Amino acid sequence: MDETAGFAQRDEGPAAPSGAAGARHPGRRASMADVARLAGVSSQTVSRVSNGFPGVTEETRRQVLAAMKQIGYRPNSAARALKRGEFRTIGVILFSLSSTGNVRTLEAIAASAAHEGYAITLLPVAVPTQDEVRGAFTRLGELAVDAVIVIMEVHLLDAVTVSLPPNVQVVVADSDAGDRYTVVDTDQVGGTRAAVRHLLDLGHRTVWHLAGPEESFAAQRRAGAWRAALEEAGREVPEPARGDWSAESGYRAGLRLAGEPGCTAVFAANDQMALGLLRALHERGRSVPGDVSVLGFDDIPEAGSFVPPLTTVHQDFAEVGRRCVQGVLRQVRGESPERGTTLVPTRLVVRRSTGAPPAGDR
Amino acid sequence: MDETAGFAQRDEGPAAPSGAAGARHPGRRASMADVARLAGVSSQTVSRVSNGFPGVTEETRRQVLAAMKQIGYRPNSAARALKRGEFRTIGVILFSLSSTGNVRTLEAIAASAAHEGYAITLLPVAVPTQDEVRGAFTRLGELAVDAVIVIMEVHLLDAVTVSLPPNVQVVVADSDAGDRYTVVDTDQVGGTRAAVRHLLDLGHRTVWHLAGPEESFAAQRRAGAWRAALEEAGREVPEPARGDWSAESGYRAGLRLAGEPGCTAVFAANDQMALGLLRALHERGRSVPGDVSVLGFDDIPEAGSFVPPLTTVHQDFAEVGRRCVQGVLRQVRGESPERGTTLVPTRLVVRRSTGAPPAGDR
DNA sequence: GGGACATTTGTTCACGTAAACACGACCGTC
DNA sequence: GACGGTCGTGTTTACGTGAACAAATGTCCC
Repeated sequence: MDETAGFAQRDEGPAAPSGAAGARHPGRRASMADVARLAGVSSQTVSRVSNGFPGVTEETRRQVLAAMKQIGYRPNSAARALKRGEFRTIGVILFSLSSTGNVRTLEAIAASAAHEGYAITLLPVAVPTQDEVRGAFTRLGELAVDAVIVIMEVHLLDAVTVSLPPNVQVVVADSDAGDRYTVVDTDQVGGTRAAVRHLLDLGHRTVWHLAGPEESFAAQRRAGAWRAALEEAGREVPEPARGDWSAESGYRAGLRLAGEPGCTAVFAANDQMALGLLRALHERGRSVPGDVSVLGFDDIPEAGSFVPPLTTVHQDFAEVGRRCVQGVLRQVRGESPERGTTLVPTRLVVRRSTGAPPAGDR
Repeated sequence: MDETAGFAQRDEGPAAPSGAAGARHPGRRASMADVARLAGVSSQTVSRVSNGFPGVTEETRRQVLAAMKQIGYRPNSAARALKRGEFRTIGVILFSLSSTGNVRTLEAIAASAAHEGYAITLLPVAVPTQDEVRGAFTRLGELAVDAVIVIMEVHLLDAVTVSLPPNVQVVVADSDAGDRYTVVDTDQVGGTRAAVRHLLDLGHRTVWHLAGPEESFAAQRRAGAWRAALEEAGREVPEPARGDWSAESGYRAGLRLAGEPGCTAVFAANDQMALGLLRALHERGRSVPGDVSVLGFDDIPEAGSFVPPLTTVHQDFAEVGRRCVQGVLRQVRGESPERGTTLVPTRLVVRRSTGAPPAGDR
């Protein structure tokens, strides 16, 4: 608490970079040379102190540190990056931040990266068109990053014929293509399987599915796993309904499903659609879970506050983010060029939207 | 479409940086000098082409471009930043990405920044303690950014006595303190006023309030405006309930409010809490809007799919983000050191959770 | 006391880019 | 045909840092 206002925004530090001498840019940041001059040492010594290198007397170190503090020295990261050939920055390229999963993953990535001393540069792609993606990668090419984490469906990525600069590593979250990149993903198949089994165990004859958009790989995998789980159990596989991940689309699909006779359990591909589904069922006078059981995917924070609280498959996005950073940094450090998919386990969270089917349908 | 695989990840471009000569780092990226050598010109000419400067023959330009393409040249942003003294990067410092508002704002910031040719560096602060914030600002100090956008309650910021490097501009979103920083915020007072008036116009005697956490400035302002609007209309001001923005806290508060006699209209400080409130009312057998009207704040995408669809105050986070970038870039360009608060208007979205009070309470 | 060696500090230079300046070729004008 | 002015291009240099090397100062042992 030795400085006054929050952001000092000082026009010129207490001791400005040595008068008019080197002050070309008026508000120029202090450089190592300035510190060196003030402390009466060479700039190399300042560098050593700045990097915590040995071979500096305690006495000298103290003087240098004092000088640094006095003129408010901060290492120039551009010069540092230029010299070292690394930026200590990871680029994250993703589609709009509207999906909870992406955001949570990003959050974890940022936290992990910060912990490792890396910064995050964000590259959102507004519209998932090839042109947009291509543009983002082009920008990325000249961006100051050592590595890239892509949170995206790979099929879009494949369409993009962009070459990254050599030595820029890539990890892809939430996708297939583990054979070509290092991929981190949640165990969607396992989660789906647990979801379906939970409903069948409750006594439902079969489980309907409210799928995500066709072009989404995650949606495909959930739908595929749902089908497989039903077939494995020897149950009938109803025609899946389809939404676009939004609650609104879940509502529309729900209005249809509400009219389906024999539909006593629905597995929605995400929680938002499950929310819309709940609303549709409510409006159609079908009680949940009395008449119909509803099960979601994601476990968004609000899921426990739906009416009724939603049983859903919890995804550990934080862990995905952490592993992405680990993977990409391992590559940066040249430790292992491992490709392949890492699966983060999911967990079924049972709340109150699922129960036994109505007596007649048992 | 002239390149092969998605990420070429070429170990060494088609024409590596001129043999073993300058190849200290094996996978070194091609530099201007390499391009110059290949094209048979000086590196300065390459620079001119690279920056689209005039004074280069069409003929020469073509040759240089061809050479660039051949060896896969990308400008080195570190060197560029060092030379130019600017990074073309904006740092965004915010608390956890769990609030919809923050995320939407961030999204818009990223989009606007990209549009202006700026990159975004993300600095999430996990826990809103002073130490954490201080740490983030320290990191920020040596980060490669020209400007900073802070999405945070200023009171936390004030506690932090960190000085940013000179010339680093600051814009604060969602806060007060317009006298010290450039602040962009949504018109929370106007939105609240519209919300309260809407409920009073429907015939409610008064409006209860489910407030956000005490330490939140946004919560304070909404609560204050709610109180003012009621007093202005000469209505009784009930004791506000308090949550922590989460749906769960809204549920707990809702259980209490459901028992309050005379509580026919509740204005929740955000949509998540409104969601929990809806659930509590539903569980207590109070119909919405038949017995109680509920009104939220934010207009999150799911709000229209609540049961019933939520009437709420829409915040234009995208506009907030855009103005943040505008403001900060204006400062960077030295156009105006304007302080003061910019207000982005809100809009009342009437759905089905509000209606006239029950006959007895009219 | 002299030589081998460790410890601390200083000097030089290169990283890749781009501003400033220098140079030569070509143009039209008188 | 000599002169000033463009125009296109090359040369030099600086940005701030840190590796490599050099130098200065001890320190110890024989």
